[in-house]
Amino acid sequence: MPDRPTSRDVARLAGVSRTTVSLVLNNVPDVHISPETRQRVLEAARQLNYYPDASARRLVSGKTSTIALVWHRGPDRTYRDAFLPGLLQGATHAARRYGYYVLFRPIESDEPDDAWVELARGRHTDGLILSGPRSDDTALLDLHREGFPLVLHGQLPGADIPSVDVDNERGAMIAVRHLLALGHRRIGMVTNAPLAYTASRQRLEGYRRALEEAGIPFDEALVRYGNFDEESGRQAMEALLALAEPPTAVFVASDMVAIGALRALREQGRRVPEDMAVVGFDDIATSRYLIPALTTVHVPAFGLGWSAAELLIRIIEGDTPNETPVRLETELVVRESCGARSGDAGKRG
Amino acid sequence: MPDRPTSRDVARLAGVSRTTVSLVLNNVPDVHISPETRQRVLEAARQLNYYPDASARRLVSGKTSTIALVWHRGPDRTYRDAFLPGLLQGATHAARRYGYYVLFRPIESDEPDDAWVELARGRHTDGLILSGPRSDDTALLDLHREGFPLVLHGQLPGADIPSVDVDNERGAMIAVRHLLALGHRRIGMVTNAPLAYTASRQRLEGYRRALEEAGIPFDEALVRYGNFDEESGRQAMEALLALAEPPTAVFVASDMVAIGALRALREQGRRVPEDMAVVGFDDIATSRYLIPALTTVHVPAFGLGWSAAELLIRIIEGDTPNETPVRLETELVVRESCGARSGDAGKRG
DNA sequence: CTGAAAGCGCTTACAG
DNA sequence: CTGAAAGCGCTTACAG
Repeated sequence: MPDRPTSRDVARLAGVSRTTVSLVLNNVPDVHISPETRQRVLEAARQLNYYPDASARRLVSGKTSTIALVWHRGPDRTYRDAFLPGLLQGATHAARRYGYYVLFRPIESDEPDDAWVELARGRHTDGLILSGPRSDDTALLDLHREGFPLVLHGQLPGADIPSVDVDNERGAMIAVRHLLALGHRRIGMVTNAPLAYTASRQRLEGYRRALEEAGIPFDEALVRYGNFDEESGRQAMEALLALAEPPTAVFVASDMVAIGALRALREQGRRVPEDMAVVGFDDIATSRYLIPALTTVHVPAFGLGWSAAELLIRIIEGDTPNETPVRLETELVVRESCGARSGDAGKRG
Repeated sequence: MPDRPTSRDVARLAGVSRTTVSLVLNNVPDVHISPETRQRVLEAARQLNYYPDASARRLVSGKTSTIALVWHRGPDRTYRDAFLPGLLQGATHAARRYGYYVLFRPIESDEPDDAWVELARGRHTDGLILSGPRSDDTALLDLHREGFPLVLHGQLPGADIPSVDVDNERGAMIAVRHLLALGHRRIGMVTNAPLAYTASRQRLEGYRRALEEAGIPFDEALVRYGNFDEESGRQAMEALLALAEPPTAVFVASDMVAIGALRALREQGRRVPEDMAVVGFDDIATSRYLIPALTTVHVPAFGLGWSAAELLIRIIEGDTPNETPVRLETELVVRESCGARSGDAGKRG
């Protein structure tokens, strides 16, 4: 790179001081500078192709104008990757509106869970979004206690850290109500993950409440536990099918797991939705292309990213919002796997 | 945030100068500092929970230790999003190895194509990866001429800017050779995009060359043009099926487009692979779950991100690599849509 | 082996 | 309305 022009060069060319250059270029309000001078500065900057040095600006302002998105990899790796484009683009979209940059920081499996704290402590960023918080992350709690701006994507029970997530319980209720409305009475469930995961517990609770609303007793025997992946869904569905009295419909709280469930059904020659109705959760990109196309609960990844970034930036800028935690609504996407489309729901049970 | 400790605080606590603190913490070689002093500094830093301020460091070093990934959105939006997680994680993986951070910068549709130049000119980053370069981007050429470190993901014919991409032509050859090996002689093609796109031209060329190798004349009538999306693939396949003498196999140079092609086949009651063999390109996440599962050419997104970041960092650090352009190999993923699995390829034609 | 001083390129009170 | 000076928090020649 040839020598970069500095504000001194611009000042010299425009015949003013560096102060004036800064005032003009930053459009500082309440300071009157003659239109001619202003024009001369602008012209000089343009002519020299001058852009203020970000590092100097950061140092003097004490702001990085950057937020970080910290991305944990875990057993739910593939599952979460499906949401990365949406989440990230939502976050960058909001960030841009407010003049912030976005640093992407995945925590890889060979790193300690709190490898990201250096970003905060070293002032690489003004705040951060932590996607997939670990409950044993004490560095996280320390930082929050010290007032470092933080927003979680997901939930950390017990900590009062601002967070953004989907309303899992309501999402599950919507899914199960849909099956109920289609006439099903014997509805099974496969969770998205072990119950150690908050989202998993919430989705199960939604299932339970929807049944309760309909006056159907909760039956433990109809619940199986998924573990993020296809194979766990396959096994869960096989177990359900092996029941003396299998359900006529199943709510699978994860599309990825539902893919496995659909496979188990296919392998056993059961037709979907005729022999078994299935509703998923997440609305990953693949779901619309499955055969039958999967009816599922849409999770607004872009909106989550957007909300997280916006909330974070408001915290950074001193606004202390109290509508936390933010819970975005889900939406049922009716496709073919539930039978609502064909008008031919399995009405047994 | 409470007052952050500075190097002065550490120096004071350890009873040394700030120089010594810097020397110790940065592990500057060839400077002998007594083990006791070193220990005292380290202890003081630990005790104060001191992390050097990144902004100050950037300013004094003239380095940001950051690379940016610029992500263009275009008509190929959905298509490209499928590769974002892999590309980004590959890039961050390589960046971390070399001590760099990654800034993610999507260019949204309401922004000028060169909205990213400010990142470079304002010294927000030491270099950048441009994914989806536009050939009319003169700012790009200017920056490259000035010596700003740049790596393209994709290709820009005519410009000698370092780039990383997949070997599209070979990938297409692999796909078509596979169909030839299965006994097909009348093989159609649907491109991934209009021929204005370099990758599209290259994949078509690979198709043509594979046929040539086999002594089969190229027949323009068997080629249709896709446009990134499902619908374009559906129409292309319908056109192919409407031919007086339709092909027995089709190479669709994009999985997304192939999804549409499969749908057209299904709608017309044709069985895949029995009535028509199909091979795709890209290996997007969805392809393995299609019915039949799509045989396709795998594009190593993670490897592309990794290579791009590594090449960029080597350029930043003064290494002028000459193995550019980098072309990664693809790999055929044989699944069900081509008939190789069932041993029952359509052998007519 | 260690310290005082200069300087990275800005912005921002503070004088004029 | 404009300019000289201080300072952000580091690192790095340069003396001692």
